[in-house]
Amino acid sequence: MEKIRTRFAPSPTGYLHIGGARTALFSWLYARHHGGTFVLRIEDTDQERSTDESTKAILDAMAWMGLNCDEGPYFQAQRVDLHREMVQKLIKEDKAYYCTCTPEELEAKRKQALATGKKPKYDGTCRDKKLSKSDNSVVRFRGKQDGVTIVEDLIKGNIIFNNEELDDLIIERSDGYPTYNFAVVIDDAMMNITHVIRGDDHVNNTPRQILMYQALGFEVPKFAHVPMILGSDKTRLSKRHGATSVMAYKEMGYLPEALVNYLVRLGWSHGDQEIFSLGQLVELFSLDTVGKSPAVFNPEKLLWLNAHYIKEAHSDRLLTEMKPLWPAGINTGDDAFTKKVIADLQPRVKTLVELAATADFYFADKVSYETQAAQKFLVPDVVAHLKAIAAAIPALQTFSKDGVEEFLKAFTVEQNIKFKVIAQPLRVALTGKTVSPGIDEVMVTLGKDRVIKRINDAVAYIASGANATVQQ
RNA sequence: GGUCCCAUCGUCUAGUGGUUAGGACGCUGGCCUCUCACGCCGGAAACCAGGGUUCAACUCCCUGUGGGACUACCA
Repeated sequence: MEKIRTRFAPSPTGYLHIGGARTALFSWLYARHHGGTFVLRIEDTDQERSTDESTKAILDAMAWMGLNCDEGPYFQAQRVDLHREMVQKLIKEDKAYYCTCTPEELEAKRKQALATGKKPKYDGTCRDKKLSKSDNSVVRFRGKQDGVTIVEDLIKGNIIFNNEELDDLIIERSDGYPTYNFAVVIDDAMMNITHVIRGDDHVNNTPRQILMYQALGFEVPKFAHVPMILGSDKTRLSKRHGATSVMAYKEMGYLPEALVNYLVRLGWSHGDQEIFSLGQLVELFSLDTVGKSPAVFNPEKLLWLNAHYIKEAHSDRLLTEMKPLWPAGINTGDDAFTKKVIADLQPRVKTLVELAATADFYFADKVSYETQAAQKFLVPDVVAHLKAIAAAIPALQTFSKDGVEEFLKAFTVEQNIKFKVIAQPLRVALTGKTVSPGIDEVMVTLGKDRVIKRINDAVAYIASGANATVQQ
């Protein structure tokens, strides 16, 4: 069997979006699964809209997701000589012709046709004029007008098109650049792409492309059109539905494996399994199990997967991931301490950004109390307990989770109180909040010195009568 | 308008003629518990409609309906 070659061919007119990312992922997985080659080609023949920043953004996003390519990136605009050569070949063989219809004329005809209920396709005005190249001329492909073209799609099955529905599309613009539908055929053919995996917004282009493969004498590749990703209102996913940029998810504190796992399950499945590592995907992925229907993007499920992968992640890894996310002004320089903070928080956050936002109290020199929390729990009744705890801590042998738990338990027994009595006051003293990781965890992470200081601060705060002032 | 695609819980999906239609997210009741999460146990929630084919249709066929894509000198 010939070696499989797939490609991802984005146009650099913006960031890599969710839909493109999934297409890239499928294409990458297919190549990897079959031990084939994954090619990246930047389709930048639109001189107006293509930018280097976009190219970079796409490359960055693919790298972040772990979708490395074996060849490329190739740049389509650097291949125009080849495209023009092929255009000339077609002209020589009378399979393409020059056309001098102006965009205005065409637009008028289109409107006219639509208004009278006719097909808005090119009417073939210049088809047999045997024109030669002139200033604003374009080149059109001479399509077959009879018979049918069958797209054998690996996902959708056979799709049959009547050739009469297809019009003579422009393959070379007046600026001398090839159009997408032509360049994509030339490049896929010359790069020996065996499987064209792309969004199903391209199905209607496919029969014309097949005609061009045939006109050029190229072998037609296999096609696999993956269904679109829709927004919650079932229209094409766009910014209106929320973030659509892959890198925006990175910035919002998502792990790439969460995005990858989420994206692959949009359209593809493997029985009831939900969690897949990239390695597993490479092993299991198949086009046979890709569904035909479009999928609605569901941010909640992505969030759940992200929480799952954050829980699973090693704290060393998260330490690195968190580096750019900490808010300014807090000192996270002590890696050992920061890692403990991360470990406390990672089972209870859904994004890395949330982790950064909830970690503030660990790093604060002085805890700032939430008003309600302080009013309710930092009250005179608990002063004696807090003092006693602070006083006992220096003598503790094992300041571990178990050790602290044991100590607190013994303390409550000794004082003949329920743990509840001191739990929330202690939590507020230590964190300023009523919600936090377990008290034992917080104490261990903070370490004896910080714990003692914070308890003493709380005692002082209560003594100052600050709460009474607030209440008035 | 034309062409093409699609149709199982709100969402992602399993299902390939005979199932109490399964799982996951979300929602929800409970357990666990120092708070919050996590985790565990339970619940509500779906085969678009109508015709066929068949002993038997979610599953096959047709029509309708609904949704989507394309219809550029964009990709």
